[in-house]
Parts: sequence; structure tokens; C-alpha cells
Amino acid sequence: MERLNLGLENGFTTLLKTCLDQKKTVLLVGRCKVDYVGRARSTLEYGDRIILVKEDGSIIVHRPYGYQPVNWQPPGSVFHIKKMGERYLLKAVRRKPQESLEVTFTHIYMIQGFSLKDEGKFSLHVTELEMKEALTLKPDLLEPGFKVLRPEKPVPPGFVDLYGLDKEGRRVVVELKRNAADRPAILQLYKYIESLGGRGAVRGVVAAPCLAKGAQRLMEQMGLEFKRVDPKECAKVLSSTDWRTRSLSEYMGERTV
Amino acid sequence: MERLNLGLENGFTTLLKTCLDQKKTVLLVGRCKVDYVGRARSTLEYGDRIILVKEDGSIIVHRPYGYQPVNWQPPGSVFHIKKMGERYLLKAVRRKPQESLEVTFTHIYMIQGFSLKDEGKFSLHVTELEMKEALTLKPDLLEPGFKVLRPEKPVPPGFVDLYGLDKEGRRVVVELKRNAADRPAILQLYKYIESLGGRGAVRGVVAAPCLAKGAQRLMEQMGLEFKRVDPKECAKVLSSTDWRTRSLSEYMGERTV
DNA sequence: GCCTAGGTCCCGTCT
DNA sequence: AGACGGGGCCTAGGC
Repeated sequence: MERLNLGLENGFTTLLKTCLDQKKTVLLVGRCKVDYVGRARSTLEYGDRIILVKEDGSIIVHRPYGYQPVNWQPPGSVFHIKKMGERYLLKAVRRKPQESLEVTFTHIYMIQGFSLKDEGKFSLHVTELEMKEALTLKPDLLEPGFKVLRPEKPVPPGFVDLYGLDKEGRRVVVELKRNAADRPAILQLYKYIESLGGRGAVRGVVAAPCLAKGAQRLMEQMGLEFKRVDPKECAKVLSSTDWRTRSLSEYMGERTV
Repeated sequence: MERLNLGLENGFTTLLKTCLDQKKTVLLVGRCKVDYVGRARSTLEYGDRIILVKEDGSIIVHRPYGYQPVNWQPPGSVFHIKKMGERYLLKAVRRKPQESLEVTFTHIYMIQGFSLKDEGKFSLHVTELEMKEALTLKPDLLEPGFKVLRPEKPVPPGFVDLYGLDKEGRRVVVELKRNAADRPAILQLYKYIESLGGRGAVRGVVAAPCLAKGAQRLMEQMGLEFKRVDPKECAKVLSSTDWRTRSLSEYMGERTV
């Protein structure tokens, strides 16, 4: 970690240019307004904000409250720096879509550049993907005798989460949800079922920890089934087996169709 | 804007406690690991990161790259600060859902508190709502002779974006999209139409700047129509009239049924 | 390149 | 309080 901290007055353009050239991360705190033009358009009147300019060409503007940034530009943006009289301008532009973000400072309370080394591994558990892996390893978690033919079966409108056979050999289409299964999830499953020949041809199963309220009625109308699946149980299955040595793709390879 | 910047060694717990008590915003840069447990679970190994702790009880952890935070806790969290030997701990807990985020620092490169005043107004233009207002003001933007009976007509499955009559007196149900109309949008419109008596009873119109690729076929299958509506045009209509003085609800009030 | 689907999505709005 | 839909959503994975 190196650190750059020039004087605020003349430092702005110099420091910012240096940091961006050297691909450093810059922290700014100051009074500014923000104008965005692109897919939509926004204006933010003057106020005190925190700005992060990252080495990958992303920029994020935070107000002193709220989880989400008020304005931003994703990685890959190109920055332009200018001093306009008493004001400092920082502009971030990207193509595809063509968008521009302009921050105009009247005061800069802090500006500092950092060379940050971050190679730490991030891992997230209890995702929908992990639930799918667990059900592929132990299909009985869905119902006794269930066999997975394919995770991620492509059908014309999109991708079925799990596709398999029940113990009586009927085809089963499973829509998997990590959270409560809601209306859009039910509709998605119904769409898949129609494209696979309708309810006569396949069973439609919603697998989730629970159902959203409005979803229950809709599900019944459409003749779909609900199977409770506990994300924690799925996580347990994965951690208690040597599943890491056997990838999902191996399982797919073992099974034809 | 006031500023707090104590020495790093003993300052961590003191400064952080002071800032949180006084509801100040704190910027931290340091080497840390992060552990999250709640709806899901995550671990992030040691590395250099930027941490924002805001006055409303939100915390955001940023890696030196990427738009999105790697870890966070939304507003309303409660913070706990501790020094554990050589390490500094910052924990953010919230109920509903029960979640906990723990940041463990081995090094702190910068810690600084700010009292930020931000009352600047933020406004986003050309939202779907504004497009709706524009079409309500100038229904000809959809097609000549179109009349709006109701914006936001409630039907059993949800809300129709626009409901009106065409120049020949047929009922028209409009699904409005600010971006390309995609498959879910088409399906939603279809659902509404069925609940209003099907295609024989009403025209189904998708109004959007363009169609997503898969959407075209689906739309044709379902016998729906597409009408191009340009968001920029809508913005022009709104900015060229005294629309800000007349709210959407006034318009709804003026019309019965 | 576009499209599909997930997210600790967050967030407002309405029942 | 839960449910529902939007977002400049962003991001990853397929084709």
C-alpha cells in the first residue's frame, strides 16, 4: 500500500491525473454537484459527498446516507479532469451505452490516492447454484426417487433449473428459488412447461424454502406443485460430502440426455 | 463540514466510537478480512479495501475494483467496535433479517470522520412514470386518435400501465417500457388481456423504444401490437409543457371510469 | 455482440 | 408487516 496526498489547492488535477495514469484508487470528499446523461438523465444539486475512483475505471458517488450510490459509472469508463475557474471537474465517460457522468466540485475536503493490493478470495454460500448442486447430488431432497437428468436444461424461452424423472418415470421440470417463490417464478415455470408439451407431458415443480402469498393461488390454478427445500439443508449436504472433488460438470458428463 | 483525524494506532476505537455517537460518516482504508452471515454467508480473505460507515447505520466494503461493494449492511445496522490484540474489529448487526457483518483489520492506512451536509435535491428524468405522464398528456405519441381512459387501471393480476380507446372506439391495453420490451413484459400484457376478456375484446399494445429480440416472435404469436415510443420525445413533451404543475393524479381525477 | 437469469440484490409503494 | 415491480439496476454465463 502506497499513499499519495498532495495539497488540495493545486493537487486536484495533478494528483488525479497521476493516480489515473498509475491506475491507483482515489478517494475524494467534497462539495459537488453531479450531472448524468445516458440511458436516463439525472441531476444532483450541491452537497457534501464521497467519491471513489477505482483503478478499473469505475466511479461511485455516495451521499452521507443510504446503501446505494446516488450516481456512478461502471468499470471501463474514461476520465477527464479539468479546472474551471474556482471549480474542479471530473467527468467519466463510457460507450455502449453512451453515458457521461460529470462531477463539479466547489470544495474538496480530502483527496487521497492509494495503491491497494487485494487478491483475497471471496466466497459466497447458500446461493441458488449451491442448492442446485445439492439437489443434483441428493435428488431425494426434492422427493424420494427423483433423478436429475440435467441441471440447466435449455428450452426455447430460457433455462430450466433442474430437469429429471420421478420414481414413476414421469418427466419433471423444477424451478428452484433460494428465497420465497414469487409470482414471476411461477409464471416462468409455466412458460417452460408449455414449451415442453404442457402439463400432460411433464410435472411442474416449484422448489423453494416457501411460497409468496400471491404465488400459492397462481400455482394451484396452473396445476403446479410445491416442494419445500431448505437452503441450509442444501448447504449441509455440500459441506458434509466430498462434493468439491466432483464437479457439477462431471455429474452432467455421467448422464446422457 | 468538520473533520476528524486522530492517530491511527490508538485512534481506531476512539475515533470510530466518537463518530458513530455523533452520527458522522467514517472513511476507512485498510487491510482486512470480512465475514458475513445472514440470508446467505460469505467470507473474504485478507486484502486492502475501502470501507464507508455512514451516519444512518449503513456500511459498505469496496475492493479496489468493480462497481459493486463486496460486502455491506443496509441502513439501520448497529455497530460494535473492539480491539483484539493486534487486530481491530468492526461488526455491523441488523435484525429483520438477522444478519451480521464483521470486518477484521490488521492494518489501517487511513481513518477519517466527516460531518457531511447534503441536502441537494436528486432528480432522475425519463422514468417509466414520466413516459406514462407524457403519453397521458399527448396520447397521439402512441397513435393518432388514441384516448387515455385510465393510467394504472387495476385488473385481477396487477395494474395495466395505460388503458384507453383507439380512434375507432376499441378498448386498448398498453404495456409501457422505458427500455426494450422483453419477454416478461409481453407475457404480463398477455395476462392482463386474458383477464379483460381476451384478444377479441381488447387490443394489446406494447409501447417501448424497441423490442428485445426474443420478444418479437412471442408478441406475434400472441397477436399483440408494438408501438415505438421514444423516451426522448416523452421528455420533450414534459419539459415543453407546464406538466410539473399538473400531477398524474389530477389527470386521473379529471376522468371517470 | 445480445439475451437470460441471479442477487445478502435495494428500494418505493401499496395492500 | 409482507408482497410486488422497477432499476441508469450490475454481473456472470451462453450462444
